[in-house]
Amino acid sequence: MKIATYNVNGVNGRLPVLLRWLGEKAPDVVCLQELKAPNEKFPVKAINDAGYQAIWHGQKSWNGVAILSRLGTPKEMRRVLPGDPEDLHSRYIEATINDLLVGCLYLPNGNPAPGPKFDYKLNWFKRFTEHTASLIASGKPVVLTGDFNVMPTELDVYKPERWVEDALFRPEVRAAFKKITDQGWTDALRKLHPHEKIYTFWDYFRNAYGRDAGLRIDHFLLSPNIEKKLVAAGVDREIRGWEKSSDHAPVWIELKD
DNA sequence: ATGCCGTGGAAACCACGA
Repeated sequence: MKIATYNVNGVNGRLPVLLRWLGEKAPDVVCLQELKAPNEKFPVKAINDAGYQAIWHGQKSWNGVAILSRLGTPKEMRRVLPGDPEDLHSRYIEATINDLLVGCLYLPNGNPAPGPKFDYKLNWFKRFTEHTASLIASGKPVVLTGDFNVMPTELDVYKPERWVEDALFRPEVRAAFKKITDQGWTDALRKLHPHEKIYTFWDYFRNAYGRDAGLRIDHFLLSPNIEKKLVAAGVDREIRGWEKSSDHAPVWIELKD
């Protein structure tokens, strides 16, 4: 089973690229972030025609997450992260596909830091950490994937010294990510490629992609009971070079059945 | 060090992203 995550940066503006990528790689399950579209403008017909069933939680202009599957319709478990009824951002959706629980997340960016946006990020992280603990306790097989907006280590940044004050790399944020992996979650890309430079995002400007000035911020976390099923993981980085690309590239893992 | 690019929505600029 191949599972992918892709921050599309606008699902309608990105539709030709998304459909071409789906056609070429045919992942079984896909988590999308930054739909930037309200629920009624999600391109469900085009996605169905491409062979995928979908659930989504949109929002006008910002955020928005979706889970696509060509193994049957995802069974929605929740569409908000618990812990704050006043948080109206569409940043989390969770479904079961066959026996696997898949959580799709778009963690807040948090800049500028310090400030209210950074506080929101840390608070979201705290709520997420409580939820991930409950998922471990449930004993279910779980994959959590999406745009975490965190570079976990210096290996994940093209120039770490430039990012130490940034909300994606500040010590508090790296510690928050580590707190989750310390619960027993496996960072799938790092597990299979412990020393490799791996990026999933390149800025649109300053020729960041051409210079390979990238960041690894899109991640897969595996619950302990499926860690041994991980057989491959990678980044479809060439998609970042396509015309009208997102600033993120798709990231994927393969689990044996 | 920097929103220099890109997206969406409203309005012909602005918010936001990482």
